[in-house]
Amino acid sequence: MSKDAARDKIIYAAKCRFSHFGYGKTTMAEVAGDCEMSAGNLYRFFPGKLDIAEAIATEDYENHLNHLRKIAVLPGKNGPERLRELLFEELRRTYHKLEKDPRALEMAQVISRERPQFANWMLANERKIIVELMEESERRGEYVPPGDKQEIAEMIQSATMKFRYPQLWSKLTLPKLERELDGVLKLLIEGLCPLRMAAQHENAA
Amino acid sequence: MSKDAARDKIIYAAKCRFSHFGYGKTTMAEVAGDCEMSAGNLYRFFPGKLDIAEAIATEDYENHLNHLRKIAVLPGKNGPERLRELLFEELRRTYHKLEKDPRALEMAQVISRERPQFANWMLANERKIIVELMEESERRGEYVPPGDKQEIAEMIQSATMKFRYPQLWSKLTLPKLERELDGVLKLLIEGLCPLRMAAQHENAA
DNA sequence: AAATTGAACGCTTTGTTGATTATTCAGAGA
DNA sequence: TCTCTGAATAATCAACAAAGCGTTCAATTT
Repeated sequence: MSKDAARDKIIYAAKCRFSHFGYGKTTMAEVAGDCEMSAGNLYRFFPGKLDIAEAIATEDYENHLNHLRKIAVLPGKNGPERLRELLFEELRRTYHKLEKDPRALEMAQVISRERPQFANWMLANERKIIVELMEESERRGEYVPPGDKQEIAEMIQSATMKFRYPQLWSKLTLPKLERELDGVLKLLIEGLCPLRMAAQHENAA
Repeated sequence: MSKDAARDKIIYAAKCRFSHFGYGKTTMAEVAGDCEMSAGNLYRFFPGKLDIAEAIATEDYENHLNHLRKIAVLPGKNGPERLRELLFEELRRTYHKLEKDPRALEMAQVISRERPQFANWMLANERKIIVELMEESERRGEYVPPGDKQEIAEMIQSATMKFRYPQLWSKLTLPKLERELDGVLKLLIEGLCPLRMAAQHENAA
């Protein structure tokens, strides 16, 4: 069996175990048994148990990222609308994922505790999408706030932090969270488009 | 001794103990001993140990609130500037308080875990100040965003959540946090004043 | 030589026990 | 009657032992 095939087999077995019994209640010996190999042999393919979890999370997250990338270039929508869709999709996905599946919550907690880098990596990926979204808006001649886009994206993420892993910080329900995110975005977006406002104001005058 | 005097005495003794040895390492018997009474008697004045901690936190926080109220009407500053001062003061105070004093961190953690209501109460108090700040700005003829001020204040708090108990959510240093808060506020404030921008734009044209 | 195993190691978790502590309350004292 | 005490109670915590698990590596198989 090729190295890649073995890795995939391990990831598949671990994914089954983790989602059935949880990360903590799954042993390396069990995963190895499912792959018809010894526990020790797993370490030829992964540095450790956490790295298997990380590989699973990465795979899952890449799918999500692709989904977000599509939203960021949704036809028939302008920049602010796309940003709104992006952040709402993010909120809904993580909410549902962590809400209905306690195993997913456990894995999220373990990974973000033991591998803080991972959360940074996710943030950086999404920031990149936001930057591209702004660049695309600029290309289409829409108003885009002046200044370093990277930095603006960072601030957007800071301001919407509360909605990224909602259930880690509050016990609010999804509808309440959506209302709040809506309000925050209204402030942010109008802030991001002062000239559009100005133009409307001029037209009215 | 009057009931109130006894309460004050208990609060004082507990404050000394808590800040010297921490909440967990202080026993009710010790606090009672400092007050020259029995442990059981403490329960005539407070429902429990946590309520003593809450009383101390409340007293301390009321001072802080008064300080914030002054900032919210700082002369020679307009609404956005006052809001900025308010939020920066909030960030600096909590950062320093929790940074240099592990006892304060312990008490903050205990109270916010066992008495989640308390954090809500603090948020509501600060929200009230923000609303008053906006009303004052309106009275002075400044631009104030349309809509329910209560709700706007809520959104401002959502967007600046990351800076409220900074060390519970990230390991960022104060300078980095200040830079981020500055960036977020730039977005928010410009969003809160589209007509001011519009006016500038018109003047330039 | 390369791949794989499984026993051995040390760390973390779990279970258990005993002691400490918050809280209660019957009764003593004012 | 009202205040207060201190012993009784129940919950929590700390310390320790045992078990389980992730990880390593010398030995074995391919």
